[in-house]
Amino acid sequence: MSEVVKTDRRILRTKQAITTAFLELFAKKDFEQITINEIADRANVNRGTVYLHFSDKYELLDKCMESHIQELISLCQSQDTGPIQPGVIRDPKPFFDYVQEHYAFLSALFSNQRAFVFRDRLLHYIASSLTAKLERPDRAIDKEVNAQFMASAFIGVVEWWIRHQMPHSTKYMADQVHHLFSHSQGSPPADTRN
Amino acid sequence: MSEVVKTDRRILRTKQAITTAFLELFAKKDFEQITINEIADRANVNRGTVYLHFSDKYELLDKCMESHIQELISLCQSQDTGPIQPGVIRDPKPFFDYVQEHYAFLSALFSNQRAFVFRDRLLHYIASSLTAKLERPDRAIDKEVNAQFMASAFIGVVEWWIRHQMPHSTKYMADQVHHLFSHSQGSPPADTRN
DNA sequence: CCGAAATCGTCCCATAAACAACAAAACCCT
DNA sequence: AGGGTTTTGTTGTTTATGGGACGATTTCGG
Repeated sequence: MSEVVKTDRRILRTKQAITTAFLELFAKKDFEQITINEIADRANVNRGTVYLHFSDKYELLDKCMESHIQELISLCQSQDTGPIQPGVIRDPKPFFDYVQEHYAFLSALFSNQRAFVFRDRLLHYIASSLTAKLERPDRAIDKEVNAQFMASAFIGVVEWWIRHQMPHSTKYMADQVHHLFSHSQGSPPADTRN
Repeated sequence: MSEVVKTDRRILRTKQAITTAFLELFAKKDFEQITINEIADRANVNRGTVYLHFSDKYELLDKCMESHIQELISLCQSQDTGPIQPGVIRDPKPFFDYVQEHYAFLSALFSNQRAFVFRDRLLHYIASSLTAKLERPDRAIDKEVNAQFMASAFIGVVEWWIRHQMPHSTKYMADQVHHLFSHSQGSPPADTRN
């Protein structure tokens, strides 16, 4: 049916080179200080070529965030089989592992104004995914509110972990999240209804 | 004077991609099993493009060895200042560090027939460099033989270290070499003259 | 041993990217 | 402020590479 036109390999390589170069720079210096010249130079790419794929460095950053978000989302989805246990994310360890692996970029991201985009997009996905899956026998508690509550909690923990330079192992964090989730699952904060 | 025509960036990137892809494959599977298809695929490069730069995988391997040899040689030369102490290589640690850094390739190389080229080229450089520098008050001992002796010893130790999966730290190895050299410096094997 | 599949080496043509030059902004430094 | 430098977008031309196809080996399974 829909013809899958596979993109030119040069495009893939070039995009990859530019992205990698940008990520390396982003991890080490302030975003605003980064110039297109620098990126092109490091990527071994002509400056014009950068403009061929990205309108400016802001879009470049957006694309990077987007790809990380997609990666994290598919990481969550890969576990979406069988009955849900203590949240959408049955085992949060792969999630933490991924964050740890891309720590350089993510920590830099969270010291940037634009991090909120990243945070919000991820939060939104997890929340809506939770809303669909959650089963609330308790009629007094709004399903969506609960989802938002849990999603925010999870993202909050991840963000804290990043901002504090990963003070614990991914295993430890995963266990913590697991415990926290299974405890709060049936008992959200008492005063939520006010 | 001589115009330095800097090569097209695409060439640099492509060569780099091909080389890296090859190195990764070489580190993980038998050289003879590696196909041009595989290399091109992994490098995200058209198969024809590989032939544009390398006549075959043998030349590709040669070029890789060559670059490592050049790197190691320049590593030695960077220390070539002042009077020689216990050999050409005053501090062998950088040498071991480099080997450790490229262990994946080098260990694969030494389980390959073609490793002898690498070994010989490096040995030859060190030996001839030693010959030029060595000062032998003892007329009974041939300068060149001595150089060969020391160079072989050094390369032999390095090779052993690689083949035994780097059982000691680079620091430890460097110290060992240092001690061995300063001891053997004036006293080569007793029966060399026969 | 044979036939299918994979790899090889080489070609042509289309095109992504390099290069160079440009004016306009943005950034400095004093 | 203001002159010199760097960065920015954008443009034309040239070139290296991609895609695809070719017959000739080579590899491999039955």
